[in-house]
Parts: sequence; structure tokens; C-alpha cells
Amino acid sequence: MHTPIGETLHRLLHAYKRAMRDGYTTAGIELTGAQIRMIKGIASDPDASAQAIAKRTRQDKGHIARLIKDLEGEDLITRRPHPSDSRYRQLKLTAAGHALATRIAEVEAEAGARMARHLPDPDIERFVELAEAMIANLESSENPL
Amino acid sequence: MHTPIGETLHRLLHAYKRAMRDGYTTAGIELTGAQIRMIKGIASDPDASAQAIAKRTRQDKGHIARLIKDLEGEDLITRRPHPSDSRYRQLKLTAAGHALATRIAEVEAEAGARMARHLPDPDIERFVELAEAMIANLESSENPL
DNA sequence: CCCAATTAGTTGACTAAATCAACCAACACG
DNA sequence: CGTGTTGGTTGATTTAGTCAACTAATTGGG
Repeated sequence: MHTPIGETLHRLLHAYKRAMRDGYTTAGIELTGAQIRMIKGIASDPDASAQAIAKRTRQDKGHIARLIKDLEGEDLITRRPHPSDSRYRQLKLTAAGHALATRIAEVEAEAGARMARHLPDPDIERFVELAEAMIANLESSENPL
Repeated sequence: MHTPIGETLHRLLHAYKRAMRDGYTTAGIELTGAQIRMIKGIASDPDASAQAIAKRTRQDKGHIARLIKDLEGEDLITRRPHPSDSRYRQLKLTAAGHALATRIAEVEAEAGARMARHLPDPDIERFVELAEAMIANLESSENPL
């Protein structure tokens, strides 16, 4: 029997999501997973636009726009016009957003540590490398033109 | 900066889901991902009950029940009372269900091969092992009692 | 300069996926 | 018995994600 890698992937992502959600609720963070990923995305690329994030994460731009709207409503991010190209909106974290991003990073680090428990560091690195290689494989064959 | 393993996981799962969906549509399979996973689950454990599947996949039993209802409506599975315990419903694939399971396995194998392209077999195996170990880590610390 | 094509963003409508909670029927077993 | 447990069903709701139509701003060619 060949490895049911899809099933494993699915279960892993769900176990991870559950662990993260637990961590978030015990840390008193009220956002959804997608919102949290947005915060992280903006935090790690401070001049990102909605489009840039949509492309980087391969997500629908409409989906992204809605997340941004919500987060702006929570005063976690601001949306300012780009100085030279007024189509763009520069996304920035507010002070509250930054504080939240820090706490998110802590929770995530803790969950990551729990997930990686008893597993040697090199294996974890290899795991991430393989995952990235797989993503590249899948995406390169998706649009073969 | 430690590896953003959660983000990688998320992107990998989505890339995989997209690849699978492409494969399914070109193969003329009309089911959703969750329904397909159900078919596979029943195929690999022919005497499974809804509860058994819910437990094995850690999914909500209500969710499972709905999927089963849909699949029964498509005449892909049957739901028969258990001979000695009439609470159970024995889930079986119909002939159409079996045929579909075979085609699903083909599509999945093809997508798996695409995903694993240029990656040595031992690495893939290691990848799955690590994923399983991570799932175990996450779930054991989820309910520490 | 003007028009066409492109790009960023917004919005509406929709589907899929998953969770929570309430509920019923059948069973186990003291 | 009857009390608690287990398997299953259903309703309501939330989160995620997709597709399509649309506006506004920019760019580049003639």
C-alpha cells in the first residue's frame, strides 16, 4: 500500500489548526485562523499590499479584501494610499496589531515546539524543505504553459 | 527566524487540494474533497461505521453523517443495519462506489507522483513519518489528562 | 493627448468545510 | 428495571474559499 499522503496531510493540518486555536483561546486572542495569518503576513512584509499578499499566499483577492476590512474594523491594521500609485493601499499594523503579532508569534512558537517534540531539528528543517519542494512541484505542473 | 511551518503547511495543503481538484475534474469526478475522503475511508476499512470514521479522522460526527447521507443519495455507498447491534450502520461501497474509489486512487497516485517529483523515495517516506509523529505530538498534548 | 489594456481593490453571491448543540434510538449492565 | 453510554441524525452557525462583475487608477501605444 502506498502512503496515503493526502490523508496524512489533512490530518496534520487539522491537528495543527486545533492546537493553534487552543493556544489562541488560552492566550485570549479572538481572531480566526485566516485573520491571524493575515496579521502575520503583514507583520513579515510591512509594505505589503492586498495584491501582494494574495499572490504570495495564492489566495483569492476577494477573500483577502474581506479579511483586511475586518482587521481594519478591529483597529489592528491601517490602510493608507500609496504615495505615488493611488491604486495601492499600504497595509500597516497598528500598535495593537504589533502587540498582537508578537503574542501570535509566541503562541505559534509554542505550538511548533510541541509539534516538533522529540523530533530532531534537522528532520524538521528537512520536513519544511520537502514541503516547499512539493508545493513548487504542484504549482509548476498546475499551469504548465 | 524559525521556520514558519504553519504557513508552509497551509500552502502545501492548498496546493495539494487544488491539484487534486484539477485531477478530479479532468477525470470527470464530481464529488467534493470531503466526500472523496469519505469514499476512500470506507474503501480502506470495509466494515467502518460513521463513528469509527469520525474517530479515526478526528472529524465531527455530524459532518460525517451529512457526507454519508449525500453519498448514499448518489448510490455510492449503502448503509445497512449491523446484524447484532442495530445502532450501527455498516457502510459499504456500491459497485459504482468501488469503481469510483479505483479512479480516485489513480488520480491520487498521479497527483502524489507529481508532488513527489524529483524527490527521493526515502525522503517522502520520512516526510510521512514525520507528519504522523507531529500529529501524535499535537494530539497527545491536546488532551493532557 | 487619448484610448485600450492592465492592475488594485471592492463587493455580491455562492459553495464547501467544519463546529456546536440538541435530540432520539438502541444497548450495557449494575 | 433504569441509568448512563454509544451511534446516529439534524439544525443552526461559523469559517473558508471561489467566481464573477464592477470601479478606479495607471500604463503604454499610436
